[in-house]
Amino acid sequence: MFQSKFFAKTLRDIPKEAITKNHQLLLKGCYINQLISGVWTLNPLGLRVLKKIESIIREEINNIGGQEIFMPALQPRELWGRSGRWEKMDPPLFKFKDRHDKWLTLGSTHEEVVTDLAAQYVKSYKDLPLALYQIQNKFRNEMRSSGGLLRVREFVMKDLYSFHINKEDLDQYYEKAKQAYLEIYKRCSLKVIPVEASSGTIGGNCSHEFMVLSGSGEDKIAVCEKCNWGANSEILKGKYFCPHCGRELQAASSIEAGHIFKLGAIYSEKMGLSFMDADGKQKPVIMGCYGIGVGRLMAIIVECLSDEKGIVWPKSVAPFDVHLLCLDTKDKDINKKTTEIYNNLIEAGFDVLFDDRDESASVKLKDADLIGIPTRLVISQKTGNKVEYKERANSKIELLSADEISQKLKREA
RNA sequence: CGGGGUGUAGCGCAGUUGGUAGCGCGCAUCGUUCGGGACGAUGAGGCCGGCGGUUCGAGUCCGCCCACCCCGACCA
Repeated sequence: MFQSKFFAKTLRDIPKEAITKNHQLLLKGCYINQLISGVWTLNPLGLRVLKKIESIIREEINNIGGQEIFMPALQPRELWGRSGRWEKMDPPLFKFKDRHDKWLTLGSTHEEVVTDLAAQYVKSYKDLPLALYQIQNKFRNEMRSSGGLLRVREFVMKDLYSFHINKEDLDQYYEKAKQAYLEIYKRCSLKVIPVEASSGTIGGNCSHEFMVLSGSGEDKIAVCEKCNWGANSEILKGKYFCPHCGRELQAASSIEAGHIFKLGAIYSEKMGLSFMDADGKQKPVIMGCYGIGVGRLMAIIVECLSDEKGIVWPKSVAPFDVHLLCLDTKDKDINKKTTEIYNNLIEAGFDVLFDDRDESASVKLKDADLIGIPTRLVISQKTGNKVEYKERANSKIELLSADEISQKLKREA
């Protein structure tokens, strides 16, 4: 991608009301643009990162047998009436009428739709277990949106729903899902602490949140520094010592990066999802649900992995693999040489952002720091026949030949 | 929804006791520059968030509304 043509204009100044890092840097780097409070456009840079995160999630959920579907955001009142949540979840449900005077809602979660869907196909124990998921937009009429992309009213969420013949099978799958979640965070270079949590309006009797320690966090959790056990402060009720090793728990502010629930039979009973077991008896399907906010995950990565100059993306989610800077655009030889290297890299399958803009060297370097692409190649009159290689995460600079560069990039990838 | 704050050029901000609108950046053209957000010259760009009031006169004073941000309850 030629940066001179790329839809990304970085900002010199950002509004003083942007407090959190993700808000400041994503705005300054032109990753996102606000439409109204808590509702954002993802510009090309932002969308590229989101898609990278999505594909990591998709791989891990596919690995535990998840089958991807895509459910509607637009949903009828009748469905929510059956689960008893039409009133209970007001807010956060957005509600409105269609032209025939029928009440509709924009889905804030999909237990109702997916349970109703499963009920149409799942009839026998032979149909179970089953795991369905989607990556889709959720709408929540929050009291207040805040922290840039941390809490918004419309967002992309991966929601997985699992269906089982009994509690034991759910328990087993729940553990697998938990491990898949940990793998997702690991691949995003995030350190999370799974904590026991309250199930809130989703329901069920057991849930875990995946918390990332951060000053921008809204949640207070209590963690054991020794064995990494943690709990959300809302369920602690006076327990201040680790149940495993007895150490005193430390309070920490954190951001919720995911939440998984054992739902049991609460939805299947209300929505009529049952199956014929091997013993000839009709039984309710046992369910679990598992959610990750994809945009929030992007915001959390920025919160955790950035420095005073800008964002430092992990390679796994970066918008481009390589940022190629030509510092002497007007020098025809240099320009030609850079373009050749660009073409070779594209040929080799790398995603490259080529800064061919007619800007000063300083502007290009500052922008590169801000945007935060992991690998930077610089070519200028100063580098002569060589190419400067630098990783965003550290300050080490190497001068390499064009051949050495392509070898090195292939090794790193 | 309660409390606090902010709305003036694309972005960031000034604007005095009410007197007809400014700075920086960005944008356009030209020239000189080019390794850490270069410089000069010229130029374009405003219903001063909206409605109503006070006044000869309102960006400025008063009232109502709207939008956005921050703190609280809620959440991925």
